[in-house]
Amino acid sequence: MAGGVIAFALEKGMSMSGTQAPDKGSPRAGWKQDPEGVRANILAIALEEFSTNGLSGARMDEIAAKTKTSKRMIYYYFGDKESLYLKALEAAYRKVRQGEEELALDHLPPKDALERLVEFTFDHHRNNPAFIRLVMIENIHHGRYLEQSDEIKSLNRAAISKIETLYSRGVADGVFRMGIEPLRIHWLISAMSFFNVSNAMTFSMLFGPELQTADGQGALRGDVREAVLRFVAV
Amino acid sequence: MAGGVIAFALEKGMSMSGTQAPDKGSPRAGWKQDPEGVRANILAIALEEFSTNGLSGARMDEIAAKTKTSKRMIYYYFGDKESLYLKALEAAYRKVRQGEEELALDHLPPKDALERLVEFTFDHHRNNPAFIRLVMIENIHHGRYLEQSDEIKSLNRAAISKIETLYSRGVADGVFRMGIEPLRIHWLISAMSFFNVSNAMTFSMLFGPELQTADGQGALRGDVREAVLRFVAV
DNA sequence: GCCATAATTAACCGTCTGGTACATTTCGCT
DNA sequence: AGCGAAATGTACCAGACGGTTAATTATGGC
Repeated sequence: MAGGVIAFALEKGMSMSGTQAPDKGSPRAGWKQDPEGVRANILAIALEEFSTNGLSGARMDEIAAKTKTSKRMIYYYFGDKESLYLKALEAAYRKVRQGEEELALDHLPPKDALERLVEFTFDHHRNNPAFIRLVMIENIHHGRYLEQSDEIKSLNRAAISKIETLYSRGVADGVFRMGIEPLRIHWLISAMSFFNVSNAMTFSMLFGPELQTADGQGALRGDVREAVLRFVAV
Repeated sequence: MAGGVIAFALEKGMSMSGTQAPDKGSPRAGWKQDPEGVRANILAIALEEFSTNGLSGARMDEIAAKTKTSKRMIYYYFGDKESLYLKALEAAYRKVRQGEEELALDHLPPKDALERLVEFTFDHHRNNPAFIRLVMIENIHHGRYLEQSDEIKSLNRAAISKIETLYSRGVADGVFRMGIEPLRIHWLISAMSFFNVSNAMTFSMLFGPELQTADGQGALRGDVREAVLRFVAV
């Protein structure tokens, strides 16, 4: 990628290719052509399509149709379908991890911090179903594409070290029991938060939709917090 | 999930279509033609292929090639691709749920029973990755096919009632706290056991393979048991 | 032995789909 | 203005893929 200062507007709002645009944030403002905007637009649509239909299920023609540009441009910028998928996956990870960085835990007491981390993660996953689905898809492909992205791997170690400091503080304070690897705490939080979104459809299909209601989600959110806090308690 | 010589026995007893087979369980033993065997063979291969490649990723020609029979036969018995997928999904569920019924919990004290249920579920999921993958795929398709199967839905309510009696006993004995819906306990156990298999690839890709080693899995198994027991403890 | 039906074979087909060839326009620069 | 490079539009293609046509063989009951 190495695109430099690209404003990565994955969402709808992005630089327009109108006659002129006096905005400052957009690079090359005023241009009739807007390559970076086109790239971003393609990525956003691709993310949506791959997330909905899977890698082999997504159709390049369909992606192209939903884009502001043409199929030709997709190949021009991304080469082929798999590369596009990989770029979309990377973009999704970047966007999500970026959201996670806003979370400040160091000023809170360990238990409160952990509580907040759990609830944040739960909500965060819930609010990013497209990302969750992409990860599911990636798992079905045995992580073959994630493997190719050096960029993504580095992003994730940070999440662990965040827990590491938090947990150490808790142990020092005597409120957390010793001997748990931070990675396993992360695993625990992830497992429940992820499953809640990833398996929502089959679960509610098999056992009824009650856990997907506002009340149900509230209860699960509380359960996850409770389970994690009790897990680390002395 | 050894992919070698197929002995899957998905349906009623199947038999080889060799020159002759003097087995007793097999219907129409000694026949040159063996329709049920062919059906079962197709289903077994289809399950494997769909589980590996997804619904749109799986190729009918590939399935046919791996079968003892021809593509024509697949359409003869199953109609089209989606129907075959549905039947494979049903067969997978049937096989898995069947294994679950062997678990006897009523004679154990509540805590031991729950412990055993958790460990059983954890192991069971771990030992049925193809099934897990099919469920993932089904979730990506929004449960569209699971929805069509009345058969599967009925199978699953049993799992809940098993927990229900177990939990009630625990509450009566004063070892479990009150006010938890059995469904949420099932959710908790499922979430962790499922995630452990479903997200194994991406997780170990991002955070290292240590949780997938024998030791790592042992630790996680203990964690899940611990988390559930602590969750329901008074 | 004969027949209706189930099971099976092999070649074939129309369309969908990822990917391209080639001509054309737009842009930054001088 | 004019030039080389980047960006784009149009039309197209070769192969893959789900599904089928039509003819053939096996099977069990009578």
